[in-house]
Amino acid sequence: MQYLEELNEVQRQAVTHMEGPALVVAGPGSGKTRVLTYRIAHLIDRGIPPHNIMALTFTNKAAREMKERIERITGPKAYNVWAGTFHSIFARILRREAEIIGYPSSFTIYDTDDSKSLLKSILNDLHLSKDQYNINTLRARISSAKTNLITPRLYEKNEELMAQDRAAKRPHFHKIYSEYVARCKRSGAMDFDDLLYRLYELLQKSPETADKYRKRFPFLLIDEFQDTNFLQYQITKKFVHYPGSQRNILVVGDDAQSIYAFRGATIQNILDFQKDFKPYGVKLYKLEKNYRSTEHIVQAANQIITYNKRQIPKTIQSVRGAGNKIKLIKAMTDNEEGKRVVDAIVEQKNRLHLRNRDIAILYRTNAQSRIFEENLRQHNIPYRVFGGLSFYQRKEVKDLIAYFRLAINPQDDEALRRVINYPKRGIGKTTLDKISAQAAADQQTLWQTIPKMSFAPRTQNALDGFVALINNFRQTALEENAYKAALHIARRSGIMQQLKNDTSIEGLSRMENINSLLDGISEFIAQDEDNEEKDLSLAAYIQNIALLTDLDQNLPEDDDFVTLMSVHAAKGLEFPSVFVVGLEEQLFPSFMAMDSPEGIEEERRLFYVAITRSESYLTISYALSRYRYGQMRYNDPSRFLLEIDPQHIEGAAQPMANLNAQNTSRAGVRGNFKRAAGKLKTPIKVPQDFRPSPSAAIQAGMEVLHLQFGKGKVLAIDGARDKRVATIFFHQLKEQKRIMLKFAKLQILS
DNA sequence: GAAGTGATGTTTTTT
DNA sequence: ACATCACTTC
Repeated sequence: MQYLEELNEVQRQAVTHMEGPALVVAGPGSGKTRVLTYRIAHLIDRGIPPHNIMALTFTNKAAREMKERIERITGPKAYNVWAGTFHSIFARILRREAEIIGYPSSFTIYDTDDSKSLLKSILNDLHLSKDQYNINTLRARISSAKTNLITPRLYEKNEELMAQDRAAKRPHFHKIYSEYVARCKRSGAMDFDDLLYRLYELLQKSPETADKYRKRFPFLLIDEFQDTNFLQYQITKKFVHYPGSQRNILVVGDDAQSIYAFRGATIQNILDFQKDFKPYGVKLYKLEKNYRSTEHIVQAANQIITYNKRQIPKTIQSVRGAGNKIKLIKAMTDNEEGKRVVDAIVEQKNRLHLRNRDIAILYRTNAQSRIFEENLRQHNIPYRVFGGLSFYQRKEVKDLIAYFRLAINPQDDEALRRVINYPKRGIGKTTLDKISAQAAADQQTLWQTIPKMSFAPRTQNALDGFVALINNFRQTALEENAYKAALHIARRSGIMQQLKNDTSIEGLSRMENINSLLDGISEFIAQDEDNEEKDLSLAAYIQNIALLTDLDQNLPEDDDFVTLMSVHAAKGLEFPSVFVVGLEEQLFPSFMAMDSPEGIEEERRLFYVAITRSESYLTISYALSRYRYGQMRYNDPSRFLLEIDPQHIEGAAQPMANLNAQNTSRAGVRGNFKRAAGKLKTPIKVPQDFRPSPSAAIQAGMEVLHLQFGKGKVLAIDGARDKRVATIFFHQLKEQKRIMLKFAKLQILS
C-alpha cells in the first residue's frame, strides 16, 4: 500500500473508497487519473478480482494510459480489468451478444463518412433533394434522436418533433431517420451512436444479459463524466442502479471542463448522479489542489471560469508557487502569428532548454495548423499534427479497409459502394443506381440484390467478377491470419497495382500508407503471437479500426517533436509550455457558438481547458486579420482575453482595454491594416449584480440588459411559449438582433 | 461509362 | 482555398 503515501488527504479518501456510489469533482491537474488508477489498483489489492472492474474513458489514449499505470502497480493482472472507451467496451459486449438484437457478431462500424454516404443514398432513393435536406443537419438530428432514446417509431409519434420538422421544411425527416436505421441494421452495421444505443437496447431487451454483465462488473468507474451524454448515463444506470445493487460506481468529472455539449454531453448528468444516488449515500470528493500549473496560470483560469453562470463551486489552488506570467502575442495577420509563435518557441528552446516535446500549440480549429507547420518546417523543428484527417480516414486506407470489411461482412453496403468500382472495373454510376433502386425496393442489401439482377454482358461480367472476388476474400479471411489475408486482398483487389502505377509524390505517399497499414497488421499478429487465446483473424483486427483516431498511434517514446492539436484533442494532456493561438472573436469563441449564451460558456470552458494544459509557460496569441474561406477577415481580439486579470499577464499593468491598438506590432507586418486599427471596441460592461429575468416576463417596449450585447430595447416579440423570439435593438452595437427568449439571459431594466 | 468542367458550399470541436 | 458535385462531352 505504499502508493497511498503518494496521495493527499482527499485523493486518499477517494482511492480507498470501497463500496457505494461516489462522485469525484476533479479540477485540472488535480491528480484525477492518479485517483482512478490507484483506486483500481487498491480494489485489486483488497481482493476484488480484476475482471470484476470496468473503467470507461472517452479516448483510447486515456484508456491505454490508465491500463499502463494500473499495470505498473499491480503487474499483469491489470490486463483483466476491462478498461477502454465507452465505444470500444460497448462494442466488445455487443459483439458477444449481437444475436439477441438481431445483429451478426461480425457487424461493421460506420464512421462519419459512411453515415454521410448512407444518408446521401437514402435521399437519392427517396427522391429528396440535398438542398432541402442538409446531410450534416440530418446526421446531427439522427444522432440526437438516438442519444435521447427516441426510436424512429417514437419520433413519428412525437408531435413536437414532427412539427419542428415541418416548420424547418424537412417534413420527411422521420422517413429518412427510419430508413437510415433500417439500412444500418440490414447491412449489419452500427454507427458511433448505435454502439451506445444498441447496447441500451440489448440490456433493455434481455434482462438475463443485463444481469450477466451486472454480476460480471460489480465495480464501475467512469472518467470525464462531464462529457457523457444522456444515453451514456442511462446505460451506466442500467449497469449499477437496480434493486439489490451495491452501486459501486465512482465517476470523475469537472463541470468546468465540459466541452462536448455540442454533441449532446450534459453536465446535467453530474447533477442527476448526485440526485439519483443520494438515497444510497453518494460520497462527494473534491480535488482542488492543482499540481500541474503555477499560480498565475491557475488563477487566470479560475478567474475566467467565473464568467460562466452555472458551476459546481470550488476553489482550485496551485501548489507550485507563482511561476511565470502569461505571455501575450499580438499579430497583425495569421501569417505573422505563425512566425512570432515559432520565434517564441525557438527562443524558449534556447533560453529555457526546453525540448520539442515539452511544447504544444493548441488551436480551436484544425485548419489553423498549416501556418504553424510551415514556420516550424522553416526552423527545422520536428512537429506532429494530431487530429484532422486520421490515418484511418485517408482515402487509400479506407479503400483497402472497405475490402476487409466486405470480406468479413459482405452486407456492408457502404463498404461495397466504396470499392465496387475501385479500382475501375466497369461498374459505373448507372449500374450502381439500378442495383440501389432494386435493393431499396426489396429492402435488401446491395450484396443480396446483385445476384438477382441481370445486365448487359459486359456489365454482367464485371459484376460476376466482383462477386467472385469478394467471395474469394471471404474465404481467405476465414482461413488465413489477418496479415496474410490483408496482403492477399491488397494484391488481388488491384489496389496495390493501381497505386504502383501512380508515380506522383501523392501516389508514393499513398503507397506508403498502404504499406504502413499492412505493417500495422503484421504487428498486430506478432504482438500476441505467444498468446494462444488471441484471435488473430482479419475480423478481429478490423473490429475497432473505426474507433481509432490519430492520437492512438503508438509513437516511439524517444521521439522529440512539438505537438500541434486542437484544444479538444488536448483534453487530459499537459505540457511544460503551451501556446494557445487564434484568440479572436469568431474563431475562439467560434462563430458557430456565438449566438447563444450556452455556446459562449462552452467556448469559455474550452479556453479554460486550453490554458490549464500548461505547466509552467503559457503564451496566448491572436491575429487581427486572417484568411477564411479564401478571404481576408478582420476580427477583434477574443473577449476571453479581457477576462484575464492583467496582473497575470506579462507587461500588462493596466486593464487590457486596447488589445487592438496598433502600437506593439513589429516583425513580419505586410499589407495595409488601416481597417484593423480603426476597429477598436470597448468591452461592454456587465454589472456584477446581473440577474436575468424570467423569459416569460419580457415584453415589447422594455429596456433590457444582455450579458454580451449590453443594453437594448425590445422592439417586438413573435412566436409563442418556448419559441418566443424577441427583436432587440442593442444601443452599443447599434444593431438589432433576434434572440430566442428560451435561451437568452435578459434582465429587465424598465 | 469515364473524364473533364464549372458551380457550390464549407469548417467547431470527436467517438 | 478547397473539396465535392452536378453536368457536359467523348
